[in-house]
This record gives sequence, C-alpha cells and structure tokens, in this order.
Amino acid sequence: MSEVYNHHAVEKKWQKVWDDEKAFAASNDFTKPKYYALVEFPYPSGQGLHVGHPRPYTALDIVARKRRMQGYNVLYPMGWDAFGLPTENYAIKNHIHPKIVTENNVKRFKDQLHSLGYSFDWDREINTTDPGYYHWTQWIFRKLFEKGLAYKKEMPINWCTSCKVGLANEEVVNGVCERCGSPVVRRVKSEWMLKITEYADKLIDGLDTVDYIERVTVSQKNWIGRSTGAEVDFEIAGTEDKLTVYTTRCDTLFGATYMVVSPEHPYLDKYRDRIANFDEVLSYREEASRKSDFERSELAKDKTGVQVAGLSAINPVTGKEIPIWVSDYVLMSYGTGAIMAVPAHDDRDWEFAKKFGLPIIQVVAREGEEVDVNEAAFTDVATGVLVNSGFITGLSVEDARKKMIEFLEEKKIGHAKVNYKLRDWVFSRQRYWGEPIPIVECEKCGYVALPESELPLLLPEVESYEPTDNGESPLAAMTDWVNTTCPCCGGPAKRETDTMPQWAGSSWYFLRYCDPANDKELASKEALQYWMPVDWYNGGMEHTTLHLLYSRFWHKFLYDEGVVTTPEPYRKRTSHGMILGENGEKMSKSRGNVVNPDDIVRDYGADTLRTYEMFIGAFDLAASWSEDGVKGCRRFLDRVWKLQDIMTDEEGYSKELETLMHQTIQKVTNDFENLKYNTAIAAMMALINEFYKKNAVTKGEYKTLITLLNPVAPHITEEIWETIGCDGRVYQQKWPEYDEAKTVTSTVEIAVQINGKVKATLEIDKNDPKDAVIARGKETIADKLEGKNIIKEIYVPGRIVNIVVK
RNA sequence: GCCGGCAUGUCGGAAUGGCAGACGAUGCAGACUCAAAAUCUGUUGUGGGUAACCACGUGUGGGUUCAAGUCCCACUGCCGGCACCA
Repeated sequence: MSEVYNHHAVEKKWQKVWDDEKAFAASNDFTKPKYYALVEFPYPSGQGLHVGHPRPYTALDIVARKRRMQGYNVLYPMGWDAFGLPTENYAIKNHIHPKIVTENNVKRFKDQLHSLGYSFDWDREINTTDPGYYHWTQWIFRKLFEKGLAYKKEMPINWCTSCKVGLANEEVVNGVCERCGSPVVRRVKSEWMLKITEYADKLIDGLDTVDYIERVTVSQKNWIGRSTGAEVDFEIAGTEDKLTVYTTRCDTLFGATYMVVSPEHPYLDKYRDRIANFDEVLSYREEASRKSDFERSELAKDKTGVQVAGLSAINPVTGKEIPIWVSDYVLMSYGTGAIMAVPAHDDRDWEFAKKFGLPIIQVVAREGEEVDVNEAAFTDVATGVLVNSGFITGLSVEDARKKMIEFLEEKKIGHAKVNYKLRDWVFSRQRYWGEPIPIVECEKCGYVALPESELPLLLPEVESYEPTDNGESPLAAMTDWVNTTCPCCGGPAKRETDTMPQWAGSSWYFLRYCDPANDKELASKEALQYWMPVDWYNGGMEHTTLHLLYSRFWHKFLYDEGVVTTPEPYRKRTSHGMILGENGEKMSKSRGNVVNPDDIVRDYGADTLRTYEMFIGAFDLAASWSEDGVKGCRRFLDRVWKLQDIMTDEEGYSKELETLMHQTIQKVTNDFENLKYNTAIAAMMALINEFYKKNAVTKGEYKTLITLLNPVAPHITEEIWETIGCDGRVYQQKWPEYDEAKTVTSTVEIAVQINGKVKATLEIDKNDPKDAVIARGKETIADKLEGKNIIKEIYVPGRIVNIVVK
C-alpha cells in the first residue's frame, strides 16, 4: 500500500529540485523555437498574495509547462510593479521608507509564489522601482519628449481643501476626501501629458492584426471612440467670434434650437461684460468644479444649467437666433467644449429642453409612420428620413450627412472631422513613490530633457513623503535637489518635481524580461527580435482600457523609433474572471470573506490550490470560492496518488480503455489551449473513475495521466513518477500524443425522437446507411407511431433520428 | 448614464442548433468502525405513478426551426470598467 500523500514534504522537495536544476530557465539559444507566456506582474501590496492571483498565474503556468514539454524554449517571467499609492501611504503613516516597505512586500510575495510551484524563470525577475529598471522608463519618457509626444498642459486635479493635497480619484469618496472627510474641489495644475491621441488610429487598426478575445477588442475600440462627424461654426450674434461645435449628426442642423457650452468654456470669460448674469454663471461653474467628468456626464434625470443671458448664436442654415446655455453635461475634454442641441433627436438634449422649456423641432421622421418628438427623442439613424430641413429634406440620414458636409465646406462654415473619445494621458503625479521625470525647467531654454548620460535620475532621499501644502510633490521641498543647472546653457534651472504614474513602469516591462540585466540599452536587439512579441498575455479585464492601451501605445512609439521590431507587443490576449468570496461577493477585509492562499497551501497543498482554481469554473467568468470544492480537488489528487496500489506493469494501454485514453489526451491538449481548464480536469477525473471501476491501471496509462496532469499539479506528479520508478522528470517528458483515428468508435448510441422529443435510444454503426437507420429507429418506437401521419424523417449522422408526425 | 459581460438542479458548473445537468460539491442510504473522522459503494432537477412510464424544466415575454440553454426581437435582474487604485 502506498503511504498517505504528504504535501508538505513533497512540495518542498520538488521546489528545491527545480531550483537546483534551474528547470525553468529560459535559454539564450536563439535558434530554438520560442514561446513567450506572460501574466501581469503584481503590485506587491502589504496584504500579500490574494487567492485571485493564482488563477491567471496557474493558467499560464500550465501553458508554459505544456509548451516546454512540446519542445519550445519558454520564457515565463515574473516581476514587481512596485511603485504606487498604497505603499507610499503606508510609508507616510508608519514613517518607514517606501523602499523598505516595498522590499518587505516583495519578499513576502515571492515566498508565496514560490510555495505554489510556478515555473517562473526567477533569474529574470524585475522590479520597476529598481534604478537599473527605471533608468529605461525615464529613457523612454525622454524619447517621447524629444519627439514632441510629451507636453505640459493645465489640467484639473482633485484638491482636498483641508489636507491641501492632490488626491487620486480613488481617494475621493462621494465628493469628499477619503482621509479627512473635507470637500474636494477640482483645481487646475500644470501637468505633463502624453499624446496618446496621436496613435489613436494606429491603436484601432492594430487590433485587426492580433488575436485578442473579442470583448477586449470591443472595449478598446469603444474607449478610443473614433467617430466621424463635422465641426460647424455658429456666429455669436453681434460679435466677430464663432462658436465651433463638434457633431456626429450634422444632418439635424435644421433642428438645432439652442447651444450649450461647458462651464469652463473660454468665451464665458471673454464676454463676461456682455453676460448679464455672469455671477450666476460663475457660481454654476464653481458647482460644476466639484463634480468629476463621470458625475457630470451621467444621464441624470435632472439636468442642470443656466442660460447665458446676453449671448446668442445664429443657426447657420436657418439664420435664426438661438439661445446659449451653460451646462456641465458638456465637457471641455471632448470635442470643442460646445454643442449644438437638437432636442428632437438626442436623448440628453431632449431631457435638457424638456426641463428648461426649450423648443423641440422635428427634422427626422420614419417614413409612413407618426413619430412624436414631444414624447421622446427620435434617434434611429438607420430608418430616419429628413423632414423640415430645406435642401436635405427627403434624404436618408446617411445621405443628408454627406450633403450637409458638402454644403458646410462649400460655404466655409464647417468641415468633416474625425473625433476620438480617447484623451491624452495625464502623466504627472504629485507624489514621491514614482519615477522622477527627467526634465529641468530653464528660464532661458524652457523645458529641457536630461542627457542620456545623466540617467537614471535617482529618486532622492526625503524626510517626509507627504505632498507639500501647495500641492507640489514632496520632492519640491528638497531645494538642493530641485535647483540645478540647465544641461543646455549651464544657467540656473529647476528640476521637475512631479513623478510618473504607476502605468509608466508597466508600459514596457515585457521588453525588459527579454534581457533584464542589460545596462547599455533597455534590451538587446537580438533578445527583442527573438522573444517578441509576447505569444500569450493574460490579465484582468480591468486593465483592458488603461494598461493594455498605454503599453500598446508605448510599444508602437518604440517601433516607430526602431527600438523594437514588432508593431504590436502581444500576439494573443485573454482575461480571467475574479474570484469572489464564499458568499458570492467581492473578497474584502470589511466583508470578512477573505481567503488566504497560505492557509490553503498549508492545509491542502499547492497542487490542490492550483487544481481547485483551475476547476472552479469557466476561466473568463467570476467564480465564488468554496472550501468544499477545495476538498473535492484534494480528494481527486489523493485518488491519483492511490492509483499506485492498483497499477500493473504493462507499459501500453489496456484494450477497453484505449479509446478513452486517446479521447482524454485530445480533450486535455485542446482544452489547455482554449482556456477550458475546468473541463480538462473533469476529463482527467472521469478517466481515473474508469481506472477505479476496473480496479486496475496499466503503467502506460498511469504515466500518460501523470504527464497530462503535471502542468496543473506539478509536485505530486513528479513524486509519483519517481515512486513508480520512471526515469528523469515529468517536466522533461514529451507531451502525450493521441491518434485521431483511435478517439472514435464505430458504433454509437443515437436518440430516436418524435417531433423533437426523445422517445428511445438506438445503437448503430456509424457507416449504416441513412434509410436503414431511420427504418430501425421507427421500429423501436413503432407503438408510438401507430395511427400517426408521418410527414418528415430526419437523420443527423451519428446523432439523432427525428420523426415528424401529425 | 455610457461601454462590456453574465443569468442552467440544493451549490460550483458541463453542453460544434441534435438525448440538458458531464465533472465536482452537498444531501440521503449502505459498507468499514466500539464510535467518529477518513475511505469505499449506491443514490440525488421538479411533479405524478407500486411500476414500466408520463408530464414539466436552462431569468421573463414573443419569434425562427423537424429540433433552441444555444439563433433573432423586446424586457428584467446582477456584476465589471469609466481615464490619479492597479
């Protein structure tokens, strides 16, 4: 009899063996076929590893291990995205340097990951807070600056009126500061921006060349939000100025009955003397400054706004004078900060017009049908036909748009315009724990980048990590660091004191893994050429629009600069679902439903945790934790272990199980590729159930099972392999192969239906002719067909016979 | 509000338009045990029937089809993201 499986001893033993053997180091032999599997590197938080982390890590560990067995040179690396707010806040609170906090957290994370037996190549570990790493983050920023893609702009930040510091969105809860409860306002500050909008088209078009799961592609396209519309100029009555709007519905211009400008629109200040109720407008602006863009664009039932008394505009096609309003649902950051309002054909304009009693004029109708725009806005573009619209009356929406743009261009009052929802990337943070921005401001030369020889610009030691009272980063208080000389003219200059956002370090980390120790360049050309692109990148859905887009942007820029050789960084992108608590809610301390992976590893073993997280449900959907489910997986591994007791010496497959063996290899092989880890494991469970039913397993069958299971449960399978006297290691074995012909049987059971309802089953040979099968089918249900009128007989080969009767 | 996703037994979940509920858990019954745990065996969608069997059943309402969990239309509920958390 085999001993009871002891996961403590066995897991420790094999983890040491793999380390000593450098079992999973990626080779620098660039002649072999390569495979680059990547998971998002974690933020090493103080809480340690969450049970959510092992889900994607195990999934790609399975892929990485399988690829090695298939003969690939595999790169499966890990590192730390270690700059960030929680570390900094923890450091402030406890007066510990964030560097120390980070070191401790990284150590804990690494121990935890190690205890799970991942096949990471730890020789390539990276850390974004390491000067040898952020050297190159700064180098990339420098290049962006050189090419004019980094610029300064006045941008609103969240400002706590009491703490007198800038706050991250997350630190603002219901409009008040998370720490002190004081109101938060939006305050303007000069910030570094990156021109991601310049790459908007490339970022959309590139999506056609990669293999991302559909919802990622769709999300990115929507986020970039390319729309083709027109800019139209409206004269402001009695002035030389024009109010320019962006619209996607220039066909509805005849129905524009008023205009709305954003509270921050510059014309409000320019014409303050003409605006009779300027005080009212100002206080409205003040109110709007308390809201985020998100709150402002919410289609709330009660729209707010103020009419700008004393200013009006001229509708360029009707010549009619129309009022100008100010409302916070119009954003300065999208389009031109002003809109033409067509309440009859836009939901938000309709709400606004209803609330303030503004005229609603219908200019689009559905042919042959009454549409009452006083009941609701009519927004159907596909079936709309223009009415009441001068020279475009009677045209479809599509044609009307074209004709209107021709007209606007001819009269020089407008033109076609492509617009994006995507906004430039706000790159400044008034924080300590981030990469210093390698720029100085010189009175004579303006903003000057540090020369490459001065990189990395080290993060200086400061006494306090708190932002200063005036909202500057803590670095601003270090005058001897701030005051420097201009690299250009040698005159006095000041260093930039804002730091980079956490997104910076994670926008190129996959390149560094290719050549992590290089101190001459971010990675050698040869290494990049060989390893890139990443063959399979898995990460959370929550990173789809920010991290994923930011890193594609940087990569495309580096491609244009000739630094990297592929236009896209990732060939394939998948996403995993969240792991929820036992109660189906998100795990959190306050809900008291947090599961610590260390406890599971201690009580059930790493292999059990890995198996359970893969078995828990569809990989891309959220799943709730269940301790009983964990036990079930441990039971499965114990049953795999105990197969030793019924193993025979025979090397091949037994006759009865030959088909099932080939089917299982096929299913596991394919399921591992298609994110269907749960059904792959179910297939292996079903297989061992058959062994137990027979009360025998041949050594050949056992070895195949162990090899298939190894990527999921690497420790126990290595131990069994050794115990039953096999040579070498499982991780060095070739991936099992199946014979397609042996996965199918010639006889099959099919269902016999009447009107689509199953009445009987029938054993047939797959090669039986259609008529014979139908005849036999009818025989088996003859009693039920009596007195019925057969009107149709259907045979789906190898599946079903359906007799349609009346 | 906008964008995306999801909805199947007691629970987690399976199911190229072709026998719904694989696999696991739970419950129940039995074996082993002084006993319990562990392990093993059987059983476990609902209603009716002694039984063979019959009817119903994949969030709701309609539709397409010989056949719908799966496709189409309209809804409802829940979850995620919304640009300074990462």
